[in-house]
Order: sequence, then C-alpha cells, then structure tokens
Amino acid sequence: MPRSFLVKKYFSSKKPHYRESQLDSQTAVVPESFPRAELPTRDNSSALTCHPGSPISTPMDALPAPLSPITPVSLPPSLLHPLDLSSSPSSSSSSEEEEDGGRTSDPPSPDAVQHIYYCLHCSKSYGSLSALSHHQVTHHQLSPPVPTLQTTSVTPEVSARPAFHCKHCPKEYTSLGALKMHIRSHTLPCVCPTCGKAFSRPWLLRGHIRTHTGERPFACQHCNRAFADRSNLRAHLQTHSEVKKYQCGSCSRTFSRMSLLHKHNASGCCPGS
DNA sequence: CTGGGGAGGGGGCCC
DNA sequence: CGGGCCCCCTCCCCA
Repeated sequence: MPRSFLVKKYFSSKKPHYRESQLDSQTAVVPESFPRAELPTRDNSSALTCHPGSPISTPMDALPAPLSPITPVSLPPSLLHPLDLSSSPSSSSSSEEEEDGGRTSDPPSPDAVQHIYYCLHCSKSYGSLSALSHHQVTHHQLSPPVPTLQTTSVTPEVSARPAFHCKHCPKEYTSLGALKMHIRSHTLPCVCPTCGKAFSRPWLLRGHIRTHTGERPFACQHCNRAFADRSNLRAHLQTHSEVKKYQCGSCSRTFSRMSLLHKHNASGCCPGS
C-alpha cells in the first residue's frame, strides 16, 4: 500500500497554519447537523497495537528519509531545468512542491531502466534527458496564471488530465474531488460549537472537540497513557521503543520524531551533512 | 538543550 | 462523488 506521503520530504517550515486571526476572516458556516464530540465509533485500542520489539523495521514508512542522503540522485540544476520553470506560479516559492504533482499517476514501469532524471515539479523520474524535457513541457503548459476554479484542457499527447485550479491559491489538482478537498482548507466549513474555531474537515473538528471534552480514546498499551489523537499516540509509542524510528546517519542515534532528529542535526552532530 | 505531548494541517485511499 | 479515515508531518509549548 504505497502511501505517497513519502514523496513529501521537504523539511521547511512552510505551513499554512490557519490561525484564529485568519479564521475570523473566514465566512465559515456552521453546519446545522454538526457532529458533536462523538465518540470514535471505531475501536480505539485494537487498531493501535504497540510494537515493543519492532525497532526501525516499519515496513513502508521506515525512515522516510529523515536524512537526505536517501535522496536518489542529485543532478546539476541545469539538467533539471531544461525549461524556464520560473514562470510557474507555484514553483517560485517551491513551498508545496506541487503536492499533487504526478504523485500517483505515474507508477514506475517495470521495464523502465535506470531512472536518473527527476522532475522538480512532480518528482517523476525519466531515463533520459529528452524524456524529462518532454515531460516538463506539461508543467510548462499546465501553469496558466489564472487563479480561479476552472479546468484547463491540456494537449492530449502530453497529459490527458485536466487541471483544476484553486481560486484561492495557485494550487492545481488533477481531479475535481481533490480540488474540492483542498478548497475546504480555505473555506473551513467545520466550526467548533464551543469555541468557534473552524476546520477544513469534520474529523479534524472531532479531534479538536476532544480538547474540550478531554476525551482520549487512544490509549497506550504500555503505560496506560491516553491520547486524543492517534498520531500523537503513535509518536508516543516511539518513546517506548529502544530504537526509534528516525536515525541519525552519522552517529546512528535514533529519535522518536523527525523534528528531534532535525534538532539533533542542527545542534552540530553531523557538521558535514 | 532535549524529549515529549498537544494540536492541527495536508493528501490519499477506501467504502 | 463525498465522507470517513489513515498516515505523515509540523509547530508550539512545557518539563
């Protein structure tokens, strides 16, 4: 089950972070039938099993490249920029790295030889520079400066998929559903009835409501500590593990969180890296 | 300074 | 197609 999150390995602090100040300006509408602090219908503990003796051997997400050396190939920028990519609206900041960009649409073909050339826009890899150049034409054509919700027909030979543009930001998506999902992060339709804070998705609101109710459905089997959020429990489980998930490439020290590893690297353990 | 908890965001997958 | 959920990530804050 290839989770495409692994592609996201930017460590910058670029983050929308809809703070209250921003939320105030949002015209979020409180849905009348709002899920109020409902208990998780699913199991809480069963789905979360601790792995006492499972160190770094997490199958898919094992060490999601906490250290950049895993990055496959580093090529001179000249090879990666055969086109004038500076005209791309979102690539200028490179903040989001085009999070939709060809992530799942192009699974690696088995007959592909050595993938050497990587597209900066969507991380696709190609065996030749010409192939990469040909591919990047699609990005060039896919970035019209029209910040509105619309579809852009693309030449079929380069891409059969239309582009759905967000009218609130320069992002574009290959499906309307993905775009609608994204737009929710702008409209924030889910409003907490207690404090009025708005969220993009109902389950985010449910998680937030737990902060009001104090509900902690996710319990650690090791220490009986409970958490309101599954991700936080997962992070907590790392503290019980002898070998943490994120390992420093230089001193082989392991950390429970990538942020801790980043701090560790920043502190000067790995001057070279 | 480090480690950890709390809270929240995003995209993708499944039903 | 949409909702629910998953997983990952990040930031903030505190001990």
